[in-house]
Amino acid sequence: MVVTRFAPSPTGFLHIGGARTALFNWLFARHHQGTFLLRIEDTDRKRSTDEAVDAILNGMRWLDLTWDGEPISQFTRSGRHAEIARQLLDEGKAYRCYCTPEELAEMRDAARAAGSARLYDGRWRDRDPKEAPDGIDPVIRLKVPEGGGTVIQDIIQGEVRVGHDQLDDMILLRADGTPTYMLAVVVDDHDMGITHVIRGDDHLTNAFRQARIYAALGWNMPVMAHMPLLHGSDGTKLSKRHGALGVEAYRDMGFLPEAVNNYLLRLGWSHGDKEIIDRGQAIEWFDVKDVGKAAARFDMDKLTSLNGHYIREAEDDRLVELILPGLENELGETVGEAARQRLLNGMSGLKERAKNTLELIENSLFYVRKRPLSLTPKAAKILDAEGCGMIEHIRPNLAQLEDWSREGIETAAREVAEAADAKLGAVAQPLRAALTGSNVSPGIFEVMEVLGQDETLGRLDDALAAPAPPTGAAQD
RNA sequence: GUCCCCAUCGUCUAGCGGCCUAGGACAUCGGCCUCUCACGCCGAAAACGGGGGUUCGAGUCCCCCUGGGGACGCCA
Repeated sequence: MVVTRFAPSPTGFLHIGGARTALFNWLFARHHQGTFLLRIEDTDRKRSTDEAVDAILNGMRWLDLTWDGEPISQFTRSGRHAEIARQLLDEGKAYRCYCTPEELAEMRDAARAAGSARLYDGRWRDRDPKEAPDGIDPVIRLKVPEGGGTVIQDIIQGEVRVGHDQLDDMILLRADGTPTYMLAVVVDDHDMGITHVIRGDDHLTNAFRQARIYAALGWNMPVMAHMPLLHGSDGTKLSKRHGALGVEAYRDMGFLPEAVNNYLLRLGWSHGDKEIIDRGQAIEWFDVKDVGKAAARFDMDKLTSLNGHYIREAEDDRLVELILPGLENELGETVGEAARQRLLNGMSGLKERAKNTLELIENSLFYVRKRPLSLTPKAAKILDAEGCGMIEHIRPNLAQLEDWSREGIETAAREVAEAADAKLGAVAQPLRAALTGSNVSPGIFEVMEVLGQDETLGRLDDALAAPAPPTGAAQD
């Protein structure tokens, strides 16, 4: 039985790196038909907020990373943590330390100057508690063995070892009686039955410290898997500048959750030459041991490309629902039933041209805008005397057209072009300008089919009624 | 500073001693398709950081250097 967990601290949104950690834990659990738990590491009361908890939960819901059971608040378990600390104290595996913050700072400076990794010198380790000064609340520290070292068998990092001279007697329980992260993680992972800890490799050195706590408690340590961190496009630590945004920011930028998941999965993990990997395949193929050891850089272009793919694959009605709020916001009014139907009918041509839903909204607007349309400068230029002449030419044919299908319309357009000894584009572009207000759109005969005969003729009349600029006059 | 980790095209990666004249994807640049823009298709350019070993043979194993990254809190 596999039990994994994602354990974010609620001090902000679910950033993209955290999302990847969550995804890997989720995939690993699902692959093994195991359990994926969520634990909120909210022991730092000063920095934890309910808003952050909501943001993280919503981010995971958006990515469809469903957790099993209720999220566990670490803070609510502090009694249990303290109990374990006292147990260690009673067993002589931990001790009280009465150092003041100032003393600690001095020690730290001295250790740094001496090039030592051991920041605390263990001065209260074997000191008689009777010497305890008055008025100072002690912390509880773990006794880390003097000699030897600790070895971690990490399924990603391999065998990693560190000497005990690198570890100092870490604090388990703070002076105010609250547990430190180091203690809380170990106790919670144990109590929750976590079998595999999959997290960022910024925790690798913590694993050694935690190993000492497991050893002192006589507990089995879960299997460790420390995955490389995500880097920014410039190779430095991921910052807001290059993508360390909350996942909701990606949603707002028009990304689809399946694209984000697919992209995140391929960062540091691969399955041969596969690039497009759906949920089912991901679950089937994923294994933490295949995660690479090198840090990966975040690349917005590749995410965008993947997003374009998933938009093209998405169901039309889903996309309509997705962009409706944005469209109405842009329009300043609700989209009526007829317009909505137009969107649905035009979606297949629309979605092929968008790499995010923001673009999709932008490109869909002409379908739902009310007459008369305003023209972009380029569209206005196309509708010069010559362009309008072409529209005047074709309008009667369209008005009489009985087969109002894209094929029927195209045939009519070709006939007009041929009669005028012009290329099809000479007809199509003015139509496009008049019907969409732009020089770029889906295939214009498809657009006309979707718009319907009445709307099409109406929009053409609007264009003819507007004062046409002299040929070649308008600039873009 | 100390400890740990990493190192293939610009980026994500395949490669697990001979299948590598190093493959795929994104981005870039050509071309085709074409009513515009996309999509799609075809093609080009583009990498094993350096130096030593081991071996008949090294991108693949070992060492050193260099270059990145991470950790060193009564934060998590």
